Parts: sequence; C-alpha cells; structure tokens
Amino acid sequence: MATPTDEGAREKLHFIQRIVREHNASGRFDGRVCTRFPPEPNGYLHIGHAKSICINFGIAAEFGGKCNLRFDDTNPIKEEQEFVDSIVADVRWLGFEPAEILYASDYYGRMWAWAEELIEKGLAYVCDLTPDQVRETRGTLTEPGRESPHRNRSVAENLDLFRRMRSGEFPDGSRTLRAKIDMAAPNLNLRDPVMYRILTAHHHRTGDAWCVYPMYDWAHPLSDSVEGITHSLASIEFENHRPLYDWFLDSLGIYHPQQIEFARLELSHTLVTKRKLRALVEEGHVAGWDDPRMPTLAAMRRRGYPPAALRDFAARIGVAKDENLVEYALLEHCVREVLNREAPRFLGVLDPLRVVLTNWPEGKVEMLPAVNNPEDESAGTREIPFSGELLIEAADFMEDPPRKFFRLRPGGEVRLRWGYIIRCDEVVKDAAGKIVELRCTCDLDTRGGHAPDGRKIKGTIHWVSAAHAIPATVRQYGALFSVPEPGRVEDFRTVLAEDSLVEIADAWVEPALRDAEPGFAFQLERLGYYCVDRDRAADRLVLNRTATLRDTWAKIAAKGD
RNA sequence: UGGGGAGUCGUCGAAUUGGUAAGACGCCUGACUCUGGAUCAGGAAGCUGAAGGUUCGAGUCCUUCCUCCCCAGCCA
Repeated sequence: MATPTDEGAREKLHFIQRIVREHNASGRFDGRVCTRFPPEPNGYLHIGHAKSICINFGIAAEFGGKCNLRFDDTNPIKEEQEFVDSIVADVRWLGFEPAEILYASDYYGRMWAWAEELIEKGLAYVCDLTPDQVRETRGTLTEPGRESPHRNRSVAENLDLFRRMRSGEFPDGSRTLRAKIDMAAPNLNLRDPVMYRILTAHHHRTGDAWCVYPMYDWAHPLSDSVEGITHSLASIEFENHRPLYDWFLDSLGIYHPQQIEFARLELSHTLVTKRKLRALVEEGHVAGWDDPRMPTLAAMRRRGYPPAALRDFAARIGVAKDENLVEYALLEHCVREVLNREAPRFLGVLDPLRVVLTNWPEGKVEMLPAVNNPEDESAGTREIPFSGELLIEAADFMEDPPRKFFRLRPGGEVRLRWGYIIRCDEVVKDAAGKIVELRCTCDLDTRGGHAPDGRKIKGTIHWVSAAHAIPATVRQYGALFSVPEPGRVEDFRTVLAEDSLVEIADAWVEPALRDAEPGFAFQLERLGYYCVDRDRAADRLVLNRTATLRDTWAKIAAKGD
C-alpha cells in the first residue's frame, strides 16, 4: 500500500483518501479498510446516494478492502421490504456488489446486551418523561437542559424497568432508555440522548419479536463496530453526532471505527431530499418513484442513463466538506459521453412533414446501408428502406430561412442521411396556409449521399420512408424544476417546470426499431439519445428521451432573433 | 448572541503543504465533418469572503471581522 511519502504524494487525493492513507501508514487499522453504505429502507435511492455509494465502494476497492451494504432498519414504522429490494437492485445496477448484505436489525440482540452493560456501568437509565417533557427539559441552543427526575435510579431498578419495557408491559412512548451524559453539553446530541423507545410495530425483518427499537445514534456505531468497519463515512449533518458515536463505543470499550463526514450532493434543478421526492410522488406531480424526471436511480435507469455515466459523474464532482450545488449539465455531459461512444444510431422523425419525390420510380423501394455507430466500427451497418414518399422533420424546412440555415428551402438542396440529395421544387399548403407537403426532385446519381460532380451539400437531414416507418410515442423530458435551487424556494411546488414532460404521439422511426426491448438505448440522429420505455406495447413503441444532442444551430438561431 | 462545519473562475474543485492560483463542466472563437453530433485547436473567466499583520515571498501562518450550512425527533 502506498504511503504519504512515496511517489503517490503528488497525486490529487481527496481528504478521505488522505486520511485512509495516513491510517494505513500508521497502522491504525492494521492496513485494513472496510466501509459500508448504510441506507434506511424507507424510500428509493437517488443521485445523492449514488455519490455515497461510489465513495464507500470506491474507497474499499482502492485500498483492497471491502464494503458492506447495511440497512439501517431501526424504525419499523417507516421501513418496508419493497425499499430494501429496490435498494439492493439499485446498488447492483450502479455496478457494485456488496461484500455482505446486512441489517442493523441483525444486531438487536447484541445491542440489547450492550445496553444492559451501559446500565450496569451507571451510564444509562430508564426515563419516564413523555416526549413533550423531554423536549421541555432539553434546554435550548443557548440554555442548558434540566436533568430528568429519573436520572439517578438504581442499576437494579433500571435493569428491571428496561426488561419490562421489552416485555410489552408499558405503552408506546411512555418510557425510554437514555444515555447519562451531560444535560448542559453545548452539543445538544449529548444531552442524555434516547437510546431506545417503545414502539409496538411490525418490523419487516424481525416481525413482532420486539416492541423496543434502538435509535440511530445508538445502533449505528454498534453496527459499525460489529462489522469491523474501519471508516464510517457519513454526510456532513452527522458531524455533530460524532462525539456521541465515540462516546458509546468508548463507554463500552469495544472496537472503534473512525467516522468521517463529507458534504452531500446538491444537484441543480432537482431535489435530493427523500421527504420532498416522496411528496412529488404522493401528490401526483410525477408518475412514480421511477418517473424519468425524478433524480432517483430507478428513474435514471428508466430514462436511459448508463450506470457508467453516474460513476463518472461521482468521480468528477469530487469529495469535500463544503456545500456544493453541482450543475445538472455536468451529469448530462457524463451521460452523453458514454452514450456517444456506445449507442447505436437510428433515424426517426418527431414532427413529420411529407416529402414526395416526383421523379422517383413508382413503387420502387431501395434498401440503403447505414453505419450504426461512427464511434464504433464493430457496431456494423444496417439497411434502411427508401422510397418516393418520405417524412422529414418539419423544422428542417423553412420557406424563408435566415442566413446560415443549411437545411431544405424552396429551390435548395439538402442531403438525406445515408440517402440521396434532393431539391425542393414546390411547397404545398392547405387552406389555412399551413405547409403540408414538399414536392422534391431526387438526384438519382447521389445514392448514399455522394454527389458525383463533387458539389458541396452543406446540410444533411434525417428522414424515414412513410410507408415503412413505424409509429412511436416519444416522451421528451426536461428539467423537473424551472429554477436551479428548488430546495431553497418556500414551496417547491410553485417552481415545478410546466414542460418537464412533452409527449409526442405522432413520431415515426425506422423499422429496425420495431422489436426493440425496454431499456434499449440508442441515438436518434440529430435529435438525441433515447431508450425504449417499459410502457411499450406489442403494437406501440414508447420512447424516453434520455438527453438531447448538443444543438449548435439552436444557439445560432436564438441569437439571430 | 451555545456548539460544530465551510468560504478559491458562472458551477464543481486542485495547489508538492509559505514560493508566486491546475483541471473539469458551462460559455465564446475557429478548424473539420454525409449527425449544425462527435473530434481538434484556441479564448474569456478567480488577484483565493473582508481588513490588518508576519515574511524577500501567503490561498496556505497570526489577528479581527463578515457570510453561509448543521444541531433543540421517542427520524435517519
């Protein structure tokens, strides 16, 4: 393993990597590295969790250690098996295999024994105060709290009461086990924190075996200790809890991991708060936890984001302690980078405009070869049917175009991708003046798009053969919120973007896409990256737009106005 | 106004730890191009929250101040 003094000293390491190196160098954990990702199974994982997962599994892999997936399942009221299943699936999808999948609830027995040990040491007591009374006696940020009248019960009485709490003798909320620390501590977490509360609830794993459940602050350090975790990586809001983490472990005199806190990720134009995401789902602002507009991993998977892009994103945003708001554009960049390299290309038209080739032989259909992926020769080629009646993108024709518009115009020429060069001879309009058809001449000598006379054709547009194209419903997704920091607005519901989902029912794609399976990711040339949604039916293709392509023309056009 | 954290280009984020402010995304130019994609080349953009101080020299050390975040769940 590298030490801080060797060549590696010049590498750019983040502060956690540095700490681990120092520990390895000093032998604090005998060169061992063991981390854990500890989600509570009360919701779906989001992009913020992906950062944590990548850091925890990444540190373990980097130092030849291991990383566990441990469910922090200490609150049966909020937790469900559905969430543990989705979390396991999401972690694996992201590309990580836990050394072990464990549950804090696996340690309930040991935790109980340790609690009795603390009582015997005079460091914990059963308190009969109600929740309201506990709050009233806790003090405030500037005033110390008052000691509970039950603080000095005898060990025997505490033990007796504690065991009776477990046997179901007392009603919910009537008693708690509290650590006897310091009601005047400036750190509120040290003012005799609750270790156990009485909760008559069915637990998704332990069933009805318990009616007392441990609090996070008590359960977490013990779970870490049991598993031999070396570096307990937590988000910054747990920094205030570290003294308590240390106090429990030191009071018990058991193996003591090092807790290290890092800043959680904030992503622009979205929310990474479970509570608010739940509200979006429950209030129907989105179609579910995996609605492709959501920042959950399930949604990103459905949207077509490759897991490799998320890992790359996590690596690029870095690890530090200051608050940060990462621009969504960086995530999109990572997504495009992977997809550009891997996604096969196809042609499809979202807003069709009919083109009739007046000189094309009646009824003739030609199969034209097309390259599947210019970034990957091994992706091979396919054939696309070409005929005398085509559909092109309405935006690729302008009757009176501005300067620098090099697509189709009256009397102008344009190349059909992988096809022929055509010239627009006539614009057909309906009674309302709307353009409904273009009558064009096809230069029959330009098959494949090459002009034998060497003339330059600046524009190339996408198309499909009207008779062969298959219909598709396309869901175009954009940012869920119209402002960069919806989390800072009084009510995030007021800044929900109205056009975050635009469904196009009349899109047409080339026939090669007919049998594409849900999840299949590809590029619709000149439009963006798409994937087949699980909503697709045998007779109806449903596509999700994963991301757009960079659109230089849009910028030019916008400036022109 | 108690305690704990944090302040470096628009956004992230480095700086061998006192030695003369990386890189990435975004933005702007240009080249190239059968995706106005991709790629390539170049550019603008921070005097490092502020003010003092130490020093030949400070983002790095000292002092004072300012701003932001977290904590008063029997949530995690």
